[in-house]
Amino acid sequence: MQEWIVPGGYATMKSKLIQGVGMTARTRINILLADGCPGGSAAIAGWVRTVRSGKGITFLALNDGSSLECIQVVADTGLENFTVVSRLGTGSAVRVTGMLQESPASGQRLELHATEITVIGSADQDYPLQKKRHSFEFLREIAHLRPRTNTFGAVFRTRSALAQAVHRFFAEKGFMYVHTPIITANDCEGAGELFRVTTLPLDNLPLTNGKVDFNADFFGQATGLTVSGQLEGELFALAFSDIYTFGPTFRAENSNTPRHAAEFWMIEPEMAFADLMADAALAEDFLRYLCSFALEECSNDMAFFDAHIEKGIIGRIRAVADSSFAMMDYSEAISRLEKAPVTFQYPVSWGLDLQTEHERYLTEQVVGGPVFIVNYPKAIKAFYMRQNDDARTVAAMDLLVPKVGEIIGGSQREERLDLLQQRMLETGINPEGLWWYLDSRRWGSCPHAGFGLGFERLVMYITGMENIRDVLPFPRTPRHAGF
RNA sequence: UCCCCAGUAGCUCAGUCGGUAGAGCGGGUGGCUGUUAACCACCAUGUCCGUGGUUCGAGUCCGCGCUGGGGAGCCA
Repeated sequence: MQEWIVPGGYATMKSKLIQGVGMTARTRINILLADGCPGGSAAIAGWVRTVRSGKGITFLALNDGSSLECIQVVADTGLENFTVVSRLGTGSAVRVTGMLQESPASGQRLELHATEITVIGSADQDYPLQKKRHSFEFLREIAHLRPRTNTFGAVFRTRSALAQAVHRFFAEKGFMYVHTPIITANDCEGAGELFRVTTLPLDNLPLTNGKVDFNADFFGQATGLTVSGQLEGELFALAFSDIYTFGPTFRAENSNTPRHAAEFWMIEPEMAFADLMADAALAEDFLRYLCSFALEECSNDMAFFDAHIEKGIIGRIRAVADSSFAMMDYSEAISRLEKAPVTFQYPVSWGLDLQTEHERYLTEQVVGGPVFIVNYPKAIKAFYMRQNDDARTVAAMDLLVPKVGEIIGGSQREERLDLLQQRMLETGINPEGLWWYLDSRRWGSCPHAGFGLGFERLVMYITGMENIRDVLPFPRTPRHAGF
């Protein structure tokens, strides 16, 4: 008999069969299923997914979140508390010690014959998760319990793995991680409505000449939650060369769509001494890295997505990981769309922004893979994007991918002070509040570029989930801040 | 915010022409020596989203409201 109890913490999980001490000593089920051998003893703890009882024998499917797979626990009348165990409800938390054996039945390689089962937390018949398919809409109403389901287990394991892959990618490339502020006084970053942050009494606001006196507020000025870390990120790029941000972002827009949330996570790299082409190259490396990472590190969960969420997603992600991305000028994209043998719902003409239907046509029909669209008309892009020599376009890029359209948007930034000031005036941005941003163009300015990627949209793209509310642990959307 | 669709048992849904409420799953009880979303038998499910109206009679038709979903806009 093999004894697997060895000391070790969470960090060494992959290399130790059992972690923790005393009551916490147990093997994670994914490790046990992958590395366990018949004949060894093992201790596990987890939540019961199903109970199947026969006369004198009961099977428990136990899951601890470490993988999609459950381990089959076999309980028989040799157990002191067999009657209790055979009547366990779905959702109960139990700790099991026993002996690993080869399973005589098909469906699993190993099973754990219990010598002791401790009921740690019982679950009665009111437990909302049943042994059946539930709609995602229903599961959103029980967001506190849905991580215990197959789909959400797979989604949030993949989300965690991807978040770590983001950091790993940038660390490998020598990018510095910057924590840009969550609370900001920039009310004109140009990217949507911001949530107000205040300690003023809302039922008795201090007024001066009929207007709210923000001098009396906590920060002595009007503040809100960040809608982007880009502007501060640029300042750090102009000191550390290559940086990225990865943090929460807030938009108070009343958007009710499967792709928008009021609180989401955004990744924004910024590179000094870099132009638009370097920016696109980084974006390509980045997306391909993340796709490969998901396929390799989350293969079980990806297989689940392919089987149950979106057929063929593994092939699609593999194709992106292996492809070389195309690049097309905005002007060429427009002429391709104008010549397209299909009718679009929205008009196509130089100067108009591309709609999702246009983006998908370009990436799916014209290119047949990921494509950067570059050099957009300046009138439809943000003030900080660098003006091209033609005086009518800016060095902006959108990365379009099949099925979703735009997934990454970025640009080379306007590093020339006079042109930046001119664009601020043209677009109605008040330079006063951004004096520090302008200062960065005054001393040691240099060409620099960056992009933004909404993390949830990445997770949606890679998992095939179609609603952003189902890739956020506890989504915040209009009228929803529960849990 | 605009447009469209939906709301019936714990869940997923059916409910015909307006005539007084159903199925599957889940749950309970019992049975079954090895099950795989176990199986077999029996049992119990209900503010038909709310509100007002039409009608002899409304789950069903009409108005208003609430909630959810999808599409659009905004965008990541």
